[in-house]
Amino acid sequence: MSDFQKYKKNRMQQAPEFWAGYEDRFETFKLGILLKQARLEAGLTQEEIAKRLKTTKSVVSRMENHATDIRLSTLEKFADAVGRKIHVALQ
Amino acid sequence: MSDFQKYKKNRMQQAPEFWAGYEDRFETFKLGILLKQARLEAGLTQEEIAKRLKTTKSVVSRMENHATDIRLSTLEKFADAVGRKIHVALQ
DNA sequence: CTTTTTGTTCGCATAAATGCTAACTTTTGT
DNA sequence: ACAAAAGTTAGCATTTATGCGAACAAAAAG
Repeated sequence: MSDFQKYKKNRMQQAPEFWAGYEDRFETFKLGILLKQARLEAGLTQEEIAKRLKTTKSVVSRMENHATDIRLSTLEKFADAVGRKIHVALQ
Repeated sequence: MSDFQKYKKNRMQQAPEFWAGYEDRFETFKLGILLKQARLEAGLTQEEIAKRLKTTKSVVSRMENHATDIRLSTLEKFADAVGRKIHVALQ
């Protein structure tokens, strides 16, 4: 089972109503999960990311969970913090 | 000569000081050019894009030229308007 | 079980993208 | 040369992401 499937299963159990508008928000959630994955793969805590971004852990948590939208610049900063580059394409 | 090189040459002639902080803003400019290319490839005017986005042509022009930053949701809408999908990856 | 670390959520302030109108410039077509 | 279409820019209002601190919850370590 993929990380995303695990995540979704977990979320659905805790808050089914949360997934009512699921389709609308799918892309952003997928992104949050992507960010979390990248962070874990880099072996970093939210607080360590926060320090590199010169902000606080609450900000990082929100990016990974609640963010409904995000700026490209924010994405770039996060990518830097985990030692990666973002790639945006229209395909 | 690529479209981007043409663009840069043109810009430099008109406003050299504009390119002082060039590196900082490179990514966003590249994106603006990407958007414009996508629009032209779709054979649409800014006004046609604007109509599909339920906004005005000035907004579209700004996205292609002056935007210093942009939200993912805005990018998604633009992609929809030109019949494409955006793809974001951390690599 | 207790402590510490890590992660989540809320409320508010601030900064910045977005939406719009109007005037202007550039390009295209005749 | 003129007119029409397309694109640019500036100013302002509005919306929304972002920044931060504090209280709380969950997980890990001892």
